[in-house]
Amino acid sequence: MERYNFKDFEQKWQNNWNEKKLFRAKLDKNKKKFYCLEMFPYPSGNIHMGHVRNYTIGDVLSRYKKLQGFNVLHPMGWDSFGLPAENAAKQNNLDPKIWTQTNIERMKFQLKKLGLSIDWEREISTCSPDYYKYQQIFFLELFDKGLVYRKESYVNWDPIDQTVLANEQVIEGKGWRSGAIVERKKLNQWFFNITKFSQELLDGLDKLDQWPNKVKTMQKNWIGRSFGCEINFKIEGDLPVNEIKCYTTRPDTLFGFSFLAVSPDHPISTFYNENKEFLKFKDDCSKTGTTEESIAQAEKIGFKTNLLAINPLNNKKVPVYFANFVLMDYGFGAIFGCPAHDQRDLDFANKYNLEILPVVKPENEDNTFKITKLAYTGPGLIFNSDFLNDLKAPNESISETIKILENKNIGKKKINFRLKDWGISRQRYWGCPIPIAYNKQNEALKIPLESLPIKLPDKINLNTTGNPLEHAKEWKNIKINGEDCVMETDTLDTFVDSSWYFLRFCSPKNDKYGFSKDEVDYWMPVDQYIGGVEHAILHLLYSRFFTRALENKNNEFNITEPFLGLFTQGMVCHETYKNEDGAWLNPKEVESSNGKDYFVKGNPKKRVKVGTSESMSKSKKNTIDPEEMITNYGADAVRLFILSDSPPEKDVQWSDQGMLAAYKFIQKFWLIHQSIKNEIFSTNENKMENTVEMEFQKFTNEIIDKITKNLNNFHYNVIIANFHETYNFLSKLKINKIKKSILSENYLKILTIMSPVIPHIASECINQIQNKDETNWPNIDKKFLEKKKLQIVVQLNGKKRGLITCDANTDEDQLLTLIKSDGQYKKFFKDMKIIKTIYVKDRLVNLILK
RNA sequence: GCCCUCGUGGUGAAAUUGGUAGACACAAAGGACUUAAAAUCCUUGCCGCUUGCGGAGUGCCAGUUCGAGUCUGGCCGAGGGCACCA
Repeated sequence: MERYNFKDFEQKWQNNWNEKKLFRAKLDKNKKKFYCLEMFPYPSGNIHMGHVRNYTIGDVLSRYKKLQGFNVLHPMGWDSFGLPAENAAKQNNLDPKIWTQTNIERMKFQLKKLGLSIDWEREISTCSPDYYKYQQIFFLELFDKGLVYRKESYVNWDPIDQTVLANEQVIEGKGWRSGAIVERKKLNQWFFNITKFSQELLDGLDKLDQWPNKVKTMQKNWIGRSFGCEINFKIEGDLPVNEIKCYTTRPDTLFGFSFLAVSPDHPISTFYNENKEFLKFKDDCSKTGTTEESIAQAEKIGFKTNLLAINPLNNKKVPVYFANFVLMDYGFGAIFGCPAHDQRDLDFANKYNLEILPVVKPENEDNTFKITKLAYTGPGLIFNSDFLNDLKAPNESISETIKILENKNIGKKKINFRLKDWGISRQRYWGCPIPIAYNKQNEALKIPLESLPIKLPDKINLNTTGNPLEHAKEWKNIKINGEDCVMETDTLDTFVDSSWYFLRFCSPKNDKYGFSKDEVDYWMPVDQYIGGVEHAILHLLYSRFFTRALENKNNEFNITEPFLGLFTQGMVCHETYKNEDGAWLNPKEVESSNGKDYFVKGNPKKRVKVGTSESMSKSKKNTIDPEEMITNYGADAVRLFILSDSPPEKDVQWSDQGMLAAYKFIQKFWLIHQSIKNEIFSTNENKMENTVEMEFQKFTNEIIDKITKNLNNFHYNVIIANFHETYNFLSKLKINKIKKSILSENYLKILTIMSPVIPHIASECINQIQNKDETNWPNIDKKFLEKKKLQIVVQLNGKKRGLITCDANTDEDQLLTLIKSDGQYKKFFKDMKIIKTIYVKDRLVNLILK
């Protein structure tokens, strides 16, 4: 028998789908649509196993929905702006455009080999002016809506390279390339006013019932809504400062107020610009470590002013400090210190010998309750607080105190968000130019629509200090309404590019606007979005914001949530290997004879240390090249393996044995297909056996039922198990005892339900049996799901004692008689009485004996 | 520190509503076929009594229930997110 030649067949079917334009999506209002989208890749050079997993999951879903009769939109594009292209171009003296284009072609070739059901006619690339033109239009729309603004903000500045660094380019406080200590520098930058939508973005989460809870809580925490109160404290002292505003979530602890602390960047710090001691203090503040954790655990330090803050409730005067732990960009950059009930305030008070007055006591404590090292943040009763005494903290006391403060005009209720506005300026060449120019008065002017797109200049020298666009003199000079202006040289954060690409896929060729109303109305929202959990916060939140920002004040567009369903897949992992010198080794460079001891390939004396299994990464060299796997085993086998073993939301472990097993499955299946095909087309007449026919039809309908359910729930690993069950069943089936029409009809159903996962071999097998192209997802014939004979569990006192075979719908009494007459239970009934019977229909009987 | 998720054989895992724990696969061991190897097929979770049967068993401790991997409370462990957010 001939082996399955996957190379020929996979090529044959990919050509066939391509020629028939099978995956071209066309707007058809009479058909129900399904928009399946996977996160588009960054064109880094080659696809990796993470892409294979992501796009296989999406492809299985798309093909399944298509078979179910949906009008499926399944597009692909390229997130092609960004730093790696600029760096690679710098290193190799290339044009980023050429580098990117070469990578795209290479990766497109690789993706096509996987046999994905993608409508390639809708391909988009964010670095193309055909794409970013509309992004510039959107930017100006948002500008008009007041959702874009400019303000001074800090950046990471590399003093040697004279360039702005992204956070991930700062390694242990130093520039990744120069190694220089990174400075904070203030620059004028553009922002999207995402905080305007804080509440909406939070509320919207509740409606996203097809999103993982994990992602929703992450977004919730990121938005970080808190309920509290702003309080205006009167100030006395040697400066022209009359009051300082603070934000607090615990106004009920106001009687425990013992200091007021402001951020070193607080506006009142301008009075200390000449004060050497203050400047030294500010310097000390910035010296604490760079990791988030070390910042959080840094020692609390303060700088005492000569100001006094007055407690509005009892007119007590307390000192005012600058403190390193107060953040300028949350609340008002000033806090009221209540050491007894806040750990940070307590640490600070202990260090500077400030009063610690407890005002909340746990229910079981009396008025002698004291605080020393550990702040009390739990519930209890208010005390030491005059007219607030005996209120229940926190629920009753907070709302009651806010009422009193509001009545006295001292403070008012306020809701705060942790979310900050989105800084979108990047001082880089390889990004979307911001369509703004500045006149002589340095006013920001919009570039007129007819001048869009503002294209990136070609053939630019990248080996400059700072942003290469700064040096593009010709490009920078522009006339707006006859006025000489200078272009904005910042480009947009690449997260902006990916915040609306799902809209562009609906109308990729529209040259009037970013999308057309008709098409967006039909295709949006995305029914299923699939991608890595690493985008759980930023990309998804930005996309949700951008969609809302477009919807804002726009009657033509009324979508607020772009992604109806979200699925976050796990990573692809592999063991890591190191040689004796501690250098990483690729799996290809490693060998083992027994699966325990590893050594360098071809050199059994050089031992290899096996490390933990980690997400595949170039730096650890634990990568497997998808293209090579497709060449060796075929796309179907790779698709089969990447879905097997682990549920798609969890990390999956790459294993060579697993890959091989998937390959063997394809080969085994081909053999059994040959015998079934031969039987179907044979002319010899055999004796039919009704029971075999029944058994086959029962199995077919059961497996359709199982696979359909598993597809709907993303239990793709179980589907692979179902395939093995199917193979095991077919290999034992007496196919020559089945009527040919029943055999081919049911076998075709089986091939159809397998086709989303292994489309090439399934198409070939289907094609060998029937000669038409259209196949639909098979319906289940319910009569084959009904069981005639049942095995019912017999439990005695809740413990399984055996199984009993009976007809369906046997009633309790009949069952009891059957059990009593069965010899194997006799010993249990000895000297016992049945005092209770629990009967779960068609499933189990539990007899309680005494 | 706060928030979230998850703990099932040697391994990856499966198990509608609480109702036969371990489907399916990988690995290992034993066996069949073979002159031999490869390939293929069969058997095997643990403990006890050599069969048949009995017992324990889903991180640990308790609870609810006729019945708990599944529900509740507490503890332990692993992973992830946020991080001085007042």
